[in-house]
Amino acid sequence: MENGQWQRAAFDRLRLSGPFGQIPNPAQAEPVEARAQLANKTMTAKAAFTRAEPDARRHSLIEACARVLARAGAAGTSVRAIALEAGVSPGLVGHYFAGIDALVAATFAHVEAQVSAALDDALAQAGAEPRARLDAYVTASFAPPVASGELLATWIAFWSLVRSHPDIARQHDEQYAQFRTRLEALLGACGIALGNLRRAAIAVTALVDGLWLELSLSPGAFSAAEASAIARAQLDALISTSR
Amino acid sequence: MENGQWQRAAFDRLRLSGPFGQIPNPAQAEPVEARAQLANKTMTAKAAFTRAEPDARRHSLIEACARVLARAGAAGTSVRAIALEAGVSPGLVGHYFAGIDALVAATFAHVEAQVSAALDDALAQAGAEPRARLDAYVTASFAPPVASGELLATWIAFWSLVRSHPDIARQHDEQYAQFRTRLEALLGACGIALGNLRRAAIAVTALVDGLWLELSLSPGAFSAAEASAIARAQLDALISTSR
DNA sequence: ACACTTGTTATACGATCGTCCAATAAGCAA
DNA sequence: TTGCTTATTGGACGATCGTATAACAAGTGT
Repeated sequence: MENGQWQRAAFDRLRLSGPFGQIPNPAQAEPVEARAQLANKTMTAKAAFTRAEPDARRHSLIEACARVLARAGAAGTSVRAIALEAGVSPGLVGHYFAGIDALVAATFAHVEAQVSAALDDALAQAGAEPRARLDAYVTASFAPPVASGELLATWIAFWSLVRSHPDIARQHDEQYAQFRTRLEALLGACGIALGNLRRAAIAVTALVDGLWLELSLSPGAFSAAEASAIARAQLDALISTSR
Repeated sequence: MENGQWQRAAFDRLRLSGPFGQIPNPAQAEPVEARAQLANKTMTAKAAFTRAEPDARRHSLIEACARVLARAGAAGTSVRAIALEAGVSPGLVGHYFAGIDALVAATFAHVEAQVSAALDDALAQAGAEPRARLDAYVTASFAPPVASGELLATWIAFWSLVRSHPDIARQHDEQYAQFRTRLEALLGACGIALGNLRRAAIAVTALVDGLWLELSLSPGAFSAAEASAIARAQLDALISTSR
């Protein structure tokens, strides 16, 4: 879908935290070269043959995939674009991943882990009071780097694979369940009865997802502050009702 | 993305209501021929030259696009696949739409209108009591034909275009605003104060969207009945709180 | 019967797609 | 050093992509 024009948007990057020991990433070290190579081959730049720790290389491919998804969307994310972004030969992608779908799935897992970590960070800064922790957790979902149009592209690309790939569907179910379980713990600490925990967690997850989705999709509809106010109001109602 | 294997899934169809005066649709009249042509050209079937009312043809292309999206997902939705589904030559798509993105946008508008109609139907059957109408409206979002994995593909394909196409972003904003406005009317009838109307509508929309999304994405996580129970509980809280 | 408009077909075109594979370079063991 | 393993390159391959366009068929008005 959408061939040729590319449209290239802004050259913004999805720059979350950087775990793993930064291996030399040509696309970062010499972005000009990479861009010139993409625009047109006036400058024939050869990718340097640099051997990397398999884990690190794998990781750098995943990060490159995330950046391409953020910049060009699912339609513009190809093996070649990812390899170029990683400063690596196209063939290498096939060496580390069974196919591009597998790479997208791994990228989703990675981005999801980073989001998870961001939420945990917010939790750690929230202190010990249960309700404050709950608020911090949901509020963090509406602020960068969690809520952003760039991240949305990764989610959409992943969602589009769920229906046709049973193993990816399983991965989605697991990560959804994990998020909900964490939320159940936070809700339980706020005094919600065990019998109501499941429903409450589903409700909060759905509300947060819905707000996050709309916030990422059209940032003008309402603000992040409004979103977290709405979420807090729902939490108030939930806690006072299903205690 | 995902070339070659096709994976073809089940040959299920997204069959909502059928407005417009059903024009002869070869893909429906002779699905065998269409399928044989797709699988392999052992049977060289020529598309019949049948002139159609422009509006009807346009509409049949939109419906074909919706079916392909539902069956093959965004990745498998191409000009050729749509034309084959509509029983029409590939070139005809370009004659009615500026490009495939425009066709997807039109398809989304059409599907969204059908969903809207389904919700209005539920509203009409709900009688006059404001709260019953509100319940009917949100509950209908969790039952077929609104909540289904097939419809989800159309949404995902549309969402993936929002970021890069400003006019499509505008279309999304308009349809979101329209949904929210309708919800505000229903909420207002239930006695929610004018000052709280906006936030309440955003909250309900987000909750419904989140539940709908998860329900379509992994039907095993919770049931439609559970979803509407959750939504009703939130409505209870909302009405008693922000009256 | 004729010209004219226009919906429709069929194909060509260049680009890009994902995957595969032989050749090459780097590191490591001996 | 020599040999072996393996990460990496770069291009080939066939398929499919979206779009453009010339030829054709069906109406329509005259």
